[in-house]
Amino acid sequence: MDATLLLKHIARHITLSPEEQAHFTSLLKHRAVKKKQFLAREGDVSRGPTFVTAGLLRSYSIDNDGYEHVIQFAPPGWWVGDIGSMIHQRPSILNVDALEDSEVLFLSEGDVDDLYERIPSFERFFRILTQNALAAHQARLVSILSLPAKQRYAEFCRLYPSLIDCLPQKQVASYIGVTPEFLSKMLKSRA
Amino acid sequence: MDATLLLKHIARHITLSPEEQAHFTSLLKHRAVKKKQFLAREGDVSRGPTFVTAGLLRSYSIDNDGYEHVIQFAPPGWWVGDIGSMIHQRPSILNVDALEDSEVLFLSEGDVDDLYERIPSFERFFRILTQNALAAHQARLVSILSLPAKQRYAEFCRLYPSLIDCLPQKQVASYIGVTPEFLSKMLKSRA
DNA sequence: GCTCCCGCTTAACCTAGGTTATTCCTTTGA
DNA sequence: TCAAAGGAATAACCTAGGTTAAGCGGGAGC
Repeated sequence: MDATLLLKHIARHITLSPEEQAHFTSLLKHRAVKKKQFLAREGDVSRGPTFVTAGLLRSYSIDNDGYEHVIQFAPPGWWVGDIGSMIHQRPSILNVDALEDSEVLFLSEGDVDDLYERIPSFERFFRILTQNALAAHQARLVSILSLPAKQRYAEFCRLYPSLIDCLPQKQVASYIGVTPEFLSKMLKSRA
Repeated sequence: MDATLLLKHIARHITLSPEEQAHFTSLLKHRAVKKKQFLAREGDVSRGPTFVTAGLLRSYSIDNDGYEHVIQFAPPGWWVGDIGSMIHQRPSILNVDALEDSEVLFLSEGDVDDLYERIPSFERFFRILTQNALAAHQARLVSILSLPAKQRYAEFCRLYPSLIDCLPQKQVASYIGVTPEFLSKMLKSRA
């Protein structure tokens, strides 16, 4: 279990003593998720915060007609999950599965509370993390409400240049909120 | 300047000593915003966190064709603003104005940093606050991507029963992502 | 009591994007 | 090595929701 990437990520915002780092690392759990396997299913109550160390995952909802809607892609260095489910301990409305063989590190919900008690600077770390995520979600809301599909696609390319060419087109379509057929048509028509 | 509502709000998550409470209160700034006046404009860099104590505000974006898209309504007890602008100190993509004569309390960005230093439990408070906001934003994303207009309207009514009958219909239409004309048609057609 | 503005409705028409279905590839895997 | 599955493209047709424009009614200012 390699926590290097996660520790580096944390060190960008807070400083931990060697003992704190050791304590934190001791709480981490590891899980490998093969391509197409689920990390979490709609209806489950989410575990604690989950950090991707390898591979590529996505979270998505399923509508009444059975269509999938990608909420988030999670390459290494990102966190995934249903935040509502995590913080309120209620059934998740999202599925999380792996688009590639992946590995994640996570904390159990109880261990997170313990962590906040013993190392209060994690309050700060998760505050900053959540604020960044909130800013991103707000920007995405603005984009979905205010921009036509073509510009949402352009924005996706601008924000996630490294994802655009390792993702199947239909996943990108789902993320920007159109059908794969329409995205195909759209890309073709663009002179 | 009455900080009672805000202090009550804070007390739900963290406990402050009388001195801490006094220090916090001393940092607060007050502002009255008359109906139709702006609290913040697209392009401004946002001040710190802003708490509504009276009235009703909204934040919204304006698209390329000049149409407004409501991102959030903010009755008393809620926070408003462009989080991206606030945390990265970059120009806001949102406008905030008052739908009714309103009053807000806010912190300057520098004072927030000072607050985190002197009263670390505010890290916890804003962490929880932001997590709740993030969960709400995530749920709204799911709803916009997965549900047709009729169900988004129903969900709005379920989540904000107290807002539904003090808001002009066109504001609700904007929030759920349809035109006022279409919402009118939709409500009429519903047997 | 009269404006004038604003929000709501209606209705005719329009279009971005969805649906269904078929074909063609590429990948995977027994 | 062949079959099966899944991604992509294309095309004909469809619909949720948008656009434009006109009329109506109520409330805030005078």
